[in-house]
Amino acid sequence: MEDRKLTVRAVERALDILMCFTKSSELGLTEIAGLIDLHKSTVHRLMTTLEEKGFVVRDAATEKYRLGLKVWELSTHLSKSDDPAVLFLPGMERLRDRLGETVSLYLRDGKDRLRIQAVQSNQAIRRVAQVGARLPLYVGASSKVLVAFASPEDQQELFLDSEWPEMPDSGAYMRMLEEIRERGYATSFEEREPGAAAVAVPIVNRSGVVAAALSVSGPVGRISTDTLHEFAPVLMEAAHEMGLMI
Amino acid sequence: MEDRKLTVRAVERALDILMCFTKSSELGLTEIAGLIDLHKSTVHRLMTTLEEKGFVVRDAATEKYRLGLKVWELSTHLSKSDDPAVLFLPGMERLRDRLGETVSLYLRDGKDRLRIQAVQSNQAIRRVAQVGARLPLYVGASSKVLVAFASPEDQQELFLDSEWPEMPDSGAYMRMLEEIRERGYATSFEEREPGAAAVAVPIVNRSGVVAAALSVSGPVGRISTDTLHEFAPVLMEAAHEMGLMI
DNA sequence: TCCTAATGTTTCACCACATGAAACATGGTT
DNA sequence: AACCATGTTTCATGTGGTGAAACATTAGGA
Repeated sequence: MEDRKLTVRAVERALDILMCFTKSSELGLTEIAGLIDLHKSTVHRLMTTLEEKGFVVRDAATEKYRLGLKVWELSTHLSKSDDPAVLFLPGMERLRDRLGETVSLYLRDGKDRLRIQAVQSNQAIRRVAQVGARLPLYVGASSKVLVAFASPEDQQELFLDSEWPEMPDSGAYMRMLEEIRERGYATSFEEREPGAAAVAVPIVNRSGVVAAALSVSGPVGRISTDTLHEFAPVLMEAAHEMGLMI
Repeated sequence: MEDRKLTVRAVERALDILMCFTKSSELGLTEIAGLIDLHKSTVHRLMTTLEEKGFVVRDAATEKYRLGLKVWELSTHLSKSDDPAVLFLPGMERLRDRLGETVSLYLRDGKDRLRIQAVQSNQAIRRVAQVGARLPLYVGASSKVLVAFASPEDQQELFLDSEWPEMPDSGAYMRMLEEIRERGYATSFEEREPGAAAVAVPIVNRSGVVAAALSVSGPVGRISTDTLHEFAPVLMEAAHEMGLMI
């Protein structure tokens, strides 16, 4: 490797360990060692450190590790002022009340997207969206929006080292992205999740940068492709208003 | 030092850096270096690592660091099932409605206490309690409860390396703790915060361990010492119910 | 305008310290 | 008991983290 390392390996590993707890909330030592491919004893030392600092705790019963109080404490000190998750919540609730379906808000984070906020439909049969979920960028309406409106450099990087299902430079995919940019929204029909359909639009801030993707989704029994296209203008109007806030 | 170190220094430092963001939400490099007493370049390498992993981000405008998305993502994966902060919330709201004052929930964490939940009084003049705040263990009604019901070993450790304001083994303090254990609640009158008064009781789980402290607090204009003692039985009943849940 | 100070960044030689193999301990299962 | 799967500790090795110092960049002050 040519570029000199200006990061600290031990810290990288410790942070990787922490992120393992997004996969499972309770992990054993060897389990972690397997996940990040390190020797038991190395993981053990790192875990002792994390435990001593309160970032993980050992469950009294199972002897396994789980995330600790310090993680929670840190999260309370995240700057809330410009946080889209709280800023857009009222608008998302209005949208839910108007369309009657689950509304989600996504951020692009590296090669994934992150559901940072969701308000659930209150109909009996509904799509339940989990806040904090990390999802792939290659399927789903919101993914297509986030990719379509990403900068060309970001797109290149995404296509490069991501295990994209089909060749993105196959022309057809690029044409689809172009179409999304033109009409301003993307749809998906049983694309990531069987039985679910969605429309998504970008939220553009005043600098013209796409800050997030807003989507409405529900069960295919209630939502046809026609419905998706009917929802689109309503979503775009809401997204426009939200974009003015940041 | 006799006991061999079985922790990783670099990771300890990185975690210390993260915890600095509970003091201020925006920090510069030299600022951090000053806080944890390390060389600039060392902090710089650690920050690069934290940034690359998404645990901190640089504010585009100020060039300073703030907590990143990964912290938030982690926090959404904290196991909510047995979390007192969500478990006790309904009970705390009922208590607030009944007494009309701000209700807080505290956990002991090391040599401090942590406000992990709060429901605000809806009166015009009220005490506003910030969730996530780290407070000292040597003043306030909740502190006295947490100390009084701590195990003797924990108490020893607390008195030892904590900068306690007055000698705790001075007899008077110990007698006060004994009294709190006897009657089951503690009060404070403009003790930590001028103009504020509070009552606190322990929440005891079915194993007989004190899991948390529950307090009701408000402005001295509305709350006399008599009021505190009137509140106490109501609080104790609520705390008893909560204790049965865990 | 130049000078100074303060901040962030990179380089580098040293040797502390993180590392992983292996031995050890523990508890559960057959 | 013998086994296996966990977690824990020890220890020699040399990698990789460290901090001093040099460098870069910007802001302000005279």
